[in-house]
Amino acid sequence: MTNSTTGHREGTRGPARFSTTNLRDVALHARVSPATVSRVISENPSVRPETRERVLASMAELNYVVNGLARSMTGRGSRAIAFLVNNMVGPTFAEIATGVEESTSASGNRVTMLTTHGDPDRELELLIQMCEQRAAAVLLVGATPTDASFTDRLHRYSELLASVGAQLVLCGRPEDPALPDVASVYYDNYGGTLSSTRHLIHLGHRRIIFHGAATNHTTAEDRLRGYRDALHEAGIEVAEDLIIPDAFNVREAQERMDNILAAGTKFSAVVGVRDEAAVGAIRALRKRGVSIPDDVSVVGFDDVPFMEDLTPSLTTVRAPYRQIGKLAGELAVAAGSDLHKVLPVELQIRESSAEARIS
Amino acid sequence: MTNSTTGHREGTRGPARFSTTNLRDVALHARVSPATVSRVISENPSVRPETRERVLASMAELNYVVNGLARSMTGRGSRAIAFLVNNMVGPTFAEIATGVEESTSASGNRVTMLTTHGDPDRELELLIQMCEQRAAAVLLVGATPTDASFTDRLHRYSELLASVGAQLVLCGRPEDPALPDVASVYYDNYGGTLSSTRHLIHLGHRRIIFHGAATNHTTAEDRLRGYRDALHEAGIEVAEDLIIPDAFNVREAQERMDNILAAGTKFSAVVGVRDEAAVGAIRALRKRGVSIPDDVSVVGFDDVPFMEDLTPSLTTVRAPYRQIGKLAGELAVAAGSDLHKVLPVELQIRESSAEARIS
DNA sequence: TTGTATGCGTTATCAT
DNA sequence: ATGATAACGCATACAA
Repeated sequence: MTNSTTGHREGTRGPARFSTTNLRDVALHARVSPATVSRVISENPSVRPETRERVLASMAELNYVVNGLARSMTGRGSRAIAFLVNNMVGPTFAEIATGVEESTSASGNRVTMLTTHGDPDRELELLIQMCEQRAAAVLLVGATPTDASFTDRLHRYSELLASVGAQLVLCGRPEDPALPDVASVYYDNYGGTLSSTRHLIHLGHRRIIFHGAATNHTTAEDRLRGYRDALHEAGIEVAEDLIIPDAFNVREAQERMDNILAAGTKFSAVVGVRDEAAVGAIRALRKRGVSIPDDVSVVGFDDVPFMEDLTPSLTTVRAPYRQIGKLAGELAVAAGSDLHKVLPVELQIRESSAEARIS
Repeated sequence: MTNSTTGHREGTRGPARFSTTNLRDVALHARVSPATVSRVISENPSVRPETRERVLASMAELNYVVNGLARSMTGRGSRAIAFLVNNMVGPTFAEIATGVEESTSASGNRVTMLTTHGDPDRELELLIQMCEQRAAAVLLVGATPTDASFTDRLHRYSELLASVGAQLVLCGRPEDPALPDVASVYYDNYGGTLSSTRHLIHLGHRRIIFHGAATNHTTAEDRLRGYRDALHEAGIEVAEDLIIPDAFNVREAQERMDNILAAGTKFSAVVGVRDEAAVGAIRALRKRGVSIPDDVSVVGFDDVPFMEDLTPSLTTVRAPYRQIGKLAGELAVAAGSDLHKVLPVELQIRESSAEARIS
């Protein structure tokens, strides 16, 4: 525990040594050369058992712990996998993280969690930091802006990472056509709302609200597109006043829906861009005495925990977040031949969606 | 980008160099000494502006990125904070992680997420790995076993971490009397069920089920203790047949409650050890046509998202998970004078608990 | 089987 | 203001 400076420090130049015991200390204590200690650590068979025992004893006695950073410098160490996310909130995040950990921990990699809080400057800063740490890969997790400046940023990130041999993986974001070498794992957001909206149309609904539209994120854009196309193919005109923006979280969604009801807008169904949007809508509807699904049908997206415990249970789209993380992790540690994956989603039909009343 | 081996490699001994450009490459390119480049990087003022410009230009041209691992070897680099958790599931985990990130990222620390899956061997393995990485601190997050072997393990961990100068922080776990030097951030599990059970008693309930008892985790133990004491102080005898084990997740809790109902056990209220236990109970009760709260009152613990959106909304105990993480992070980067904190919880009274029927 | 020497990329010290 | 050099802790090629 105590670290008697072991006297092998002649000059005063260079950095001061750490207070931890190092390989040389062990070597001196076991009266062997540092190389032999190294061999014992790396389980090199060409060490006499007797010698190994003595070294192991010294290691134990001195509380020796290999310095992984020094080891990494020789290219031998384990590397980090950076998990860059806007915020660590929501169950989807935890699911993706679990998947990543699942596929990367086996190979001795560590997952470093970093939050950008939606700040591009911070994002770049963290990315550089992980380059400095010589991360094996950086995962950009979750929906990201679709503006041109993001592609520019991505281009810059890609170059930066390439210069230190790190893999860039987009996780929950589609392939960027301009950057085909950047790996990506996406899921079928478009198909999700396509099928949930089709489901509502099939039940006889015609005036369907899209709750939580946003034009600056891939996820929201694709989900809106699915909604639009479902209406189109059924020959229903898309009423722009039924496409409601700014309803991302529960509170916002509730407020927006309250305004819609106050304005007297007519509709018989709601497609929430996320479950949170659907729940917010339900809160507002219920407060006004609107019955679900008798008066209005509601569907969500994500199938976060407890959606089936609502009354009525929420019809929603389940995305394989765990699997997404797992695949992203696999691409991170060993990018294969196909760098781009898109996973299917599945409509979970429950009680919150029912046949439209004959109006 | 391409890395022409820069000729300064005379012997063939030692490790091969990385393919990344290093400080020496920059020095050669800018025709200065490595020391000068280092000075530019560390923004040492004693560099002629003209020289600095030349160096910066070379750095940009060669795509130079400092090697954080090498820097760490001199004691200058940022360190990691290990976040060891059983599983990255549940909203509580995300909240705690957010708090940790909040308080540690400012000082340039990175949070490394590691999952033990409840395996002690794996836990030790990961702990050693983080010692090797010279982590600044290791956070043991979430409820942990209360058996004696755990204290032994903790003792071992503590020694191991001390030998590399890392701080050990228990997060969501009480101080271990045998190890007062190990930092801890806990919250009032005991007080939570004490007040929720008192609340039920105050409403006239006498036969109250504790759903999800476990005797091997601090969290579960303390919550059960709060329940017991609330009954004691009200002069109500604790009926052991109302203390139901093995109802940790929703499915288990539902099955257990179903058995209880099938057996015809009489009770008018349920204290869930977690919200999941409460929700499982509600599912089973509802399937049998039992009305909540008219026939049976139900309370939970944690206040995970959407508990207020259930019908009826769930009475539960809110714990400040975010704050717990934040404090744990603070203890991790700079352990202050008081190493042990216990945060209060707050009862959220909603619709799932109501007056007992006169029986 | 073991020891010696050297290099990984950076920073700090001393000398100029 | 800049350069030469030694250290941080470990791993490996080569010699013995």
